[in-house]
Amino acid sequence: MARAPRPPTDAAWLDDREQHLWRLVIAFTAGLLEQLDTQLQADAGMPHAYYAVLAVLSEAPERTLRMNELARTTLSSPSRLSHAVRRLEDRGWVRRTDCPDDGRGTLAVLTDAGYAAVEAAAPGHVATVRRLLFDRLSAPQQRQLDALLTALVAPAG
Amino acid sequence: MARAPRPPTDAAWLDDREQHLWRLVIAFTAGLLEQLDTQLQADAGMPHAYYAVLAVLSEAPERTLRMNELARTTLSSPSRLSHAVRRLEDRGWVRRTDCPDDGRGTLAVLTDAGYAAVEAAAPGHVATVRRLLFDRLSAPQQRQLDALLTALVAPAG
DNA sequence: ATGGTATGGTTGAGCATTCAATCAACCGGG
DNA sequence: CCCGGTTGATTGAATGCTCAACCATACCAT
Repeated sequence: MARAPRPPTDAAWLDDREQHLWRLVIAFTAGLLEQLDTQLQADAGMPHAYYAVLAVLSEAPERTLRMNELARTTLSSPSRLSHAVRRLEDRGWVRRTDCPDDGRGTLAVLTDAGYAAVEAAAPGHVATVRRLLFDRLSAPQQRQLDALLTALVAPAG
Repeated sequence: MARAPRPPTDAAWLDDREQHLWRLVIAFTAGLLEQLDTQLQADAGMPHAYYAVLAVLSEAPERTLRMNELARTTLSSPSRLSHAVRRLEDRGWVRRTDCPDDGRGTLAVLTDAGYAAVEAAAPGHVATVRRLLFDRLSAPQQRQLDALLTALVAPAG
């Protein structure tokens, strides 16, 4: 092993290799979300968060989900989702209904127009996802990335 | 090789393994940026984008950089940076000066108060970065991730 | 020098998100 | 039964971001 000119890990700061990796991570994360938003905004007139709502609803039974569940699935805060659904309702893409099982609950239902909207937006979105992610990684690399991200998104431990 | 029940890659959609990886990517990217913002907002009263501006300035010669360069380094649009610097100026953390070399240019200078602010915010931020990234990956994993992200952030090709 | 174009930067409007406050309905134990 | 706490969802205010329009200066060719 190498001699140790400084403590094994100086927890207070990042060394050069860490610094480099961290900048990569930020560049990737910020760049990805930005390009996703830009493409969807340009081609479908909605941000990625809205697309996610429509996409999840389109695959749900009856194209219906409780706000609750919809927020969890789209990784959204309740407030954010509530605002989003209100605007999607304004566009006629989603409809709200009272939940029959639970008086507190609200169901979000994807309308036919909403389904058409997500269907129209999907190909361009998928093409972007391929361009930004899958076209750049071989199959083994994709497996590596899957393993790494699985470790990274695991709940705090 | 396996028999091929469908075309090698159906470019129009994502298969199950791709779908799974894609969801991981979104969960990681969105989650990371959100937790970064949350921690900095709670502990230092600023979003991550503002911290980045202060941090970059703090390492620049004379703690000074042209808006131009500062935008590139912080991966920000000119407009975003301009708004950000205006607000940082309001807090007394940054000062604007005309660029002597180029009549169009503007220099952003980190004030002493700004330096103190970033110095105070840094430890908590670094701790978060460790908690979210470095503490979760072994050294070989970190090298793997570095290689993968390098491929992913490369300019379109 | 002069007109045209490119570059650097700012601005205001509009939109999305967060945060805290709020309200209604459910659920458990007394 | 009902009371306290919890859960589901919404709202308005404040903040940060994007987009397009804009102005000023610099560069370049004629």
